[in-house]
Amino acid sequence: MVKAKVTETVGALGDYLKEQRTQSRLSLRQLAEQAGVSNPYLSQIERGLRKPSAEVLQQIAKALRISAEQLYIRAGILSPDDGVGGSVELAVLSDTGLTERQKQSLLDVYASFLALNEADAASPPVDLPESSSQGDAPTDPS
Amino acid sequence: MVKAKVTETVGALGDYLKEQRTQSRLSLRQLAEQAGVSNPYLSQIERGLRKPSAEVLQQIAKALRISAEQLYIRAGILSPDDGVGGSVELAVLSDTGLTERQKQSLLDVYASFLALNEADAASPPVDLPESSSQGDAPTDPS
DNA sequence: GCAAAGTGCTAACTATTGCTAGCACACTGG
DNA sequence: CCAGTGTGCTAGCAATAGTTAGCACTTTGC
Repeated sequence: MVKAKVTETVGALGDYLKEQRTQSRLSLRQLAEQAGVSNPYLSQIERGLRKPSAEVLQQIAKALRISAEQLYIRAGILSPDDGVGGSVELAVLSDTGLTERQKQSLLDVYASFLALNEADAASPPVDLPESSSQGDAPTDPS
Repeated sequence: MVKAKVTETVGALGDYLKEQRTQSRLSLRQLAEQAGVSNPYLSQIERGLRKPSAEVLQQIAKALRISAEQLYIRAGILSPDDGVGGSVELAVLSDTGLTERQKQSLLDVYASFLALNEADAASPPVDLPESSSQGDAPTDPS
């Protein structure tokens, strides 16, 4: 019995969700409870029969201690590079564990890295061990 | 259920959305087009009459060049600190504009900042973001 | 052996999303 | 003055998200 494959995206999302849930040793009902949805519904989401709303997805992600953004990416709804340009910026700025000054210097380093890579794009890099720029397939190293 | 609170949060989301849209000099129809939804629907979302699905919200966020996570936070649906602990980590790791080595060093700096603040939490805080700024050079990631 | 409680799933229903068609208003230029 | 186009909004409908009730199966323990 192959899955119905309603849409690719939701199927992938369901798979990833189930993977995360079982990895967290949570039963369907437990996660459903934590996420504030009914168990049948969560079941249907995992099997790709339903697409959760924004709020539900957020609740699930929270219960699983993962980022909703990451959930999107892993589910193939959002491609990693196509994501928001300032994703790192936003994450840093909204981090409550950093002082404003620390945020600033962290973003400075980040920006310098990006500028560096931009320059490398013009002239080929000489000592970089990995060429993980745009262009190669997203072989997920996680 | 959680329904009671929803009505407020959706309103906040709509406000924030509209704020971002007007700031981007986009008309309702333009944004709707880019997000792949109908204009009346986007209108209703902005006025808090409808709650967008995960996919729609993602599309809107993408069109506005903002993070969906950030959208949640700013809309008050997700509190900043209550978010995933590794939000910065995830953002950095999924950034395709950085090499693996750069990601690592960036996260090293980040971790050291967090450790530093952790230590400050125990002993009296000497690092006030605004007042005690002159003289010290705490940010030296060379 | 079998109640009790756990697992996930099906079915039927209600509530909500997200659509198309079309209205009212403001601004342009012919 | 009024066709043409822009803005956002309302009405009504089709699709589906999310619900409660309940089934079949497995494990626990009395």
